[in-house]
Order: sequence, then C-alpha cells, then structure tokens
Amino acid sequence: MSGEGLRTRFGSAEESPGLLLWQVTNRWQAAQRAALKPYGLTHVQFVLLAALTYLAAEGPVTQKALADQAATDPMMTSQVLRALEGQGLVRRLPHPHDKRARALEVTDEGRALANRAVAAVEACDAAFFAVLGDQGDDAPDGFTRALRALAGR
Amino acid sequence: MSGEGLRTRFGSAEESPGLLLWQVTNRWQAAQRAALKPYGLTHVQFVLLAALTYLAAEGPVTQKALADQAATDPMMTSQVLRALEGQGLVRRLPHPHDKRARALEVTDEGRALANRAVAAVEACDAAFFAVLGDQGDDAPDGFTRALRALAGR
DNA sequence: GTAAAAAGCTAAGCGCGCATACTAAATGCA
DNA sequence: TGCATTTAGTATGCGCGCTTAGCTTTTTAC
Repeated sequence: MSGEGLRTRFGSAEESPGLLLWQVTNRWQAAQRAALKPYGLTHVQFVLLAALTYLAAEGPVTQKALADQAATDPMMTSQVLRALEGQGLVRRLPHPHDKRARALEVTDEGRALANRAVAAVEACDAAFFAVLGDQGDDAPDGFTRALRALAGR
Repeated sequence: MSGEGLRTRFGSAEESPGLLLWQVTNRWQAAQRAALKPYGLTHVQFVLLAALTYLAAEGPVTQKALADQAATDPMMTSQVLRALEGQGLVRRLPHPHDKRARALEVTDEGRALANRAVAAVEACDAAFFAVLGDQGDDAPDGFTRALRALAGR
C-alpha cells in the first residue's frame, strides 16, 4: 500500500543521496559540537578562528577574505567574529588602507586555543570517518574526491 | 609562513572531509530551498510531508513514528506539523488508543502538493549530483554507499 | 569633478537543529 | 492496587544559515 500515497524514484524513500547527505552532516555537526564543548567554541567559531589563524600570518585579513576562505556567510562571519572578539580571541582593528574594512588579528590566546581545538577536531573527524576504511595516506579517497567535486573546488 | 600560525594535518586547511561535507550540505540545502520555493515549502516541511504521505497509507501515524522515519528532531517535527496543519496540508487528530499521541493524516491537498514537490526535488537532486557521473541505474554508487555507512543505516 | 556603481560591514528577522525542562498518559512491577 | 519508570508531546532559549534592508566608503564611468 505504501506506493499509493507518494510517487518517488526511491523505494524506501530514504535512499536519496541528498537526504543521506543531510542526515550525515547533522551527525557530524553533533560530533563536532561534543568535541568542541570543552573549549567553549561552537563549530563555526572554531572554523573561523582556525581559518583566521591560518591566514593571519600573511598580513591583514578582512572579514570578506576570511568568509571566502571558510566558505561562510559574510553576515554570520561578522556576527561570530564579534563574539570571538568579546572572548579576547580576536582583534578587529581598522584597516590601514580601506576605511570600510576591518583588519583581523588573532590574539595569543586565540592562537593557542585554535591549536588545542584543532587536535580535538581532527581526532573527532578521524573517528567519524573511520567506517569508510580510511587508509591514512596522503591521497584523497573516493569519498573526499566526490565531496570536492560537489563543493566546486 | 602559513604553517606558523596553525598546526594541522591538512595542507590547505580545506581538504578535511568534514569541512567539505559541511560546505556541500550547505550548497545542497540552498538548492533545495530554491527548488521548493515555488511550492511554499521549506526543506523540513517537505521532508515531513513526503514521509507522512509515504507512511500514512499504512494506518495512523504518530509524530514519533514520523520523526523516526525522517530522522528529524521530535521538537522540530511537532512545530513543523503544526505549521503544516495551519496550511491545511495535514490533520492532527487524537489517537484512537493512546491519549498522549496524535494520529496524523495527509489531506488531499497535502498529498497533491507532496507529489508535485517531490518531482521538483528529485530533478534538483539529479542536477546537483550530476557531477559525480551518475549512471542512473538501481545499484547505489560508491558515494551513496559511503553516506549510508556514515548515516548508520 | 561629479555622479553612479560596487564593496565592506551592520541590524533585524525567519526557519532550523538541538538542549533543557515540563505535563500528561501509558507501562512495568511488586 | 499502588507507585515508579517510560513515553508522546509541548514550551523556552541559543547558535547557525540565510534574506532583506541600510549605512559608509571606495571605485568606476562619464
């Protein structure tokens, strides 16, 4: 009788790659939340702090440049950075050449926290993706290659 | 100089499967939103309406059973179902045997809308995952198999 | 040189995902 | 029967992802 209500390509209505992608990401985000909880960071806060720590050695970083690097929404980026600033992890200085923009810096505490948190996150990721039979070498596996294609990178 | 700020396993800091997963899902959700906009449904509203349409032929469906099927949060499920009820797509009747529970039904409009929307969503999905070289046969490809493993199904 | 277009950022609001806490009904067990 | 435990559902609150709107400053076009 199940086929009567809904006409779909998928027998069990739960084999669509899109639906699976959504459910897997929800699981992954829950794991990230748990791993980051001891550090007082949310997932997006960690991503932006880590990306900024990575970029900041090159010189002044604008919020737009950071948002592009992390593929985050510029609005979100602005809001989260103000939260990080409030926690003393980040500085938002006036940009030397462009009076519209901000020049972002990581404080010493921010850099130290990013380095501690990144270890926890990578351990969390390794456990999460272990079921795929991760071989641990440098070559990206098929799953990662597929994700990169879908991400447009 | 980039390596000075952050110690990470990943060279470009953007090759982690977790980060890619997150970014891909954000893209997919944006595509879903756009595809569902003409039907006045959000992504979760569509998922629950479609899942209920699929299940409702079997008999009375409780909110918990629907949430389990769709892998959605029970709170979200409750809230979204009330919105769908307000739009006349769903009925939330008292359960015949369990006075705590609700017996969910899809209205004729709800079923018709679900069937129209599912076609749009499947077309959207097909376009989104086309870069993976979808062969279109019944056997799940490697990407879908990996997702099912990560989803715990 | 001035006007138009674009860029960087902020404010406000909606839907989602989740955590915590609560009511009421059903179930298990002695 | 009496009572503790479990279960279905709701209320509240926070952070995220996005949209719309608006401000200021910079760049471009004429």
